[in-house]
Amino acid sequence: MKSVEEMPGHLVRRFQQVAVAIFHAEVGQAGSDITPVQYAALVAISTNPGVDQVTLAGLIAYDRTTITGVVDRLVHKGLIVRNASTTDRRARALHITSEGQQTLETITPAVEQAQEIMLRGLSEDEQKAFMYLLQKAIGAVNDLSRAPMRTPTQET
Amino acid sequence: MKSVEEMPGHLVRRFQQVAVAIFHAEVGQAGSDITPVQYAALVAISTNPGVDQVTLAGLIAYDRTTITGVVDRLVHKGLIVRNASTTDRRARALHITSEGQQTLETITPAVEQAQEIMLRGLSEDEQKAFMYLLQKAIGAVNDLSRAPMRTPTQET
DNA sequence: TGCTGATAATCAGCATACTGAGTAAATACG
DNA sequence: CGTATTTACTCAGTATGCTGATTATCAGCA
Repeated sequence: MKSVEEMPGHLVRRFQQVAVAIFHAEVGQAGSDITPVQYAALVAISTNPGVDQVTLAGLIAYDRTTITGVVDRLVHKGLIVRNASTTDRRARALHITSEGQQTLETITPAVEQAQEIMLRGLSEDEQKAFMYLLQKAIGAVNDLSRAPMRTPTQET
Repeated sequence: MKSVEEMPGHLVRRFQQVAVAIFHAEVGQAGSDITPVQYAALVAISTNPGVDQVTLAGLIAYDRTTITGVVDRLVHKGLIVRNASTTDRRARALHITSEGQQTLETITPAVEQAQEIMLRGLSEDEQKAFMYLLQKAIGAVNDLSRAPMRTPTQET
């Protein structure tokens, strides 16, 4: 039997664990308690004003049931607003608030700093190779989870 | 601002998400509802009979508070037993049961199959490179999380 | 138009992960 | 020996992520 240290699944879990810890440390130092998940959602809402929750979920590959809680917390923090859609009464249109935009600008340098720390063990070339391989590997299995990534251009 | 798709943190979260889904699909097909976390713990207990929970946590880089629940569920499923340590009354000695060993043997092929599926987008050489870079990157940041990996040989 | 199936959001329930606090027991040290 | 510190475990609380069910609404079609 192979050791778990040789299994990609275990290593990825481990790396993700460290990545989240680094994110919290850096963003916390910048004075915010935003989580990695909340940050990705905030960026996506900022870039796609008025997006509904299902589309938002597809943009950042979250499960639809997870989005509900994430959006709740962002609304509670005053960083976004959730209104009924004018065209579809089932859907909610999400918009970032000025406070949300402010938060985004404040913490983005810390977030990018965190990304560098995560990869500090790799050289420039190795970092590029790692990112390439990671994207390639994910691309080949994207449809195997309940929450696949869906870009707007990718009209089914 | 960089897109989240260019951030290693986001990509790793995404890959981990898919990896867990693949694990559940393969192991489920083999007739078990063991989770990735429970599998790693079961392997570690099988390899280190009588291990206590803190040491177990270090072996697979879990947080000490997470281990409590994982061990609870493995005990409840009858795959391991948790006894008071004979040498330290604070500690619990963990042992795998014959049923646990049986489960391990049954699902290990499915687990290894899952690892192959995760990397199906990469060539042989790319898979090797990816694993190397992943291990190297993790090694450089291991101590930045609350639950660092601690091998028995690594006497602080 | 009216019914059927699909869709958006939510909720209940379970399993990680973490922070921080508390209890019991072991160890260190004067 | 006795106290101070450390250690092993557990618990409360919060935030992902998932499965599966439910509700409200929309869209397609006879």
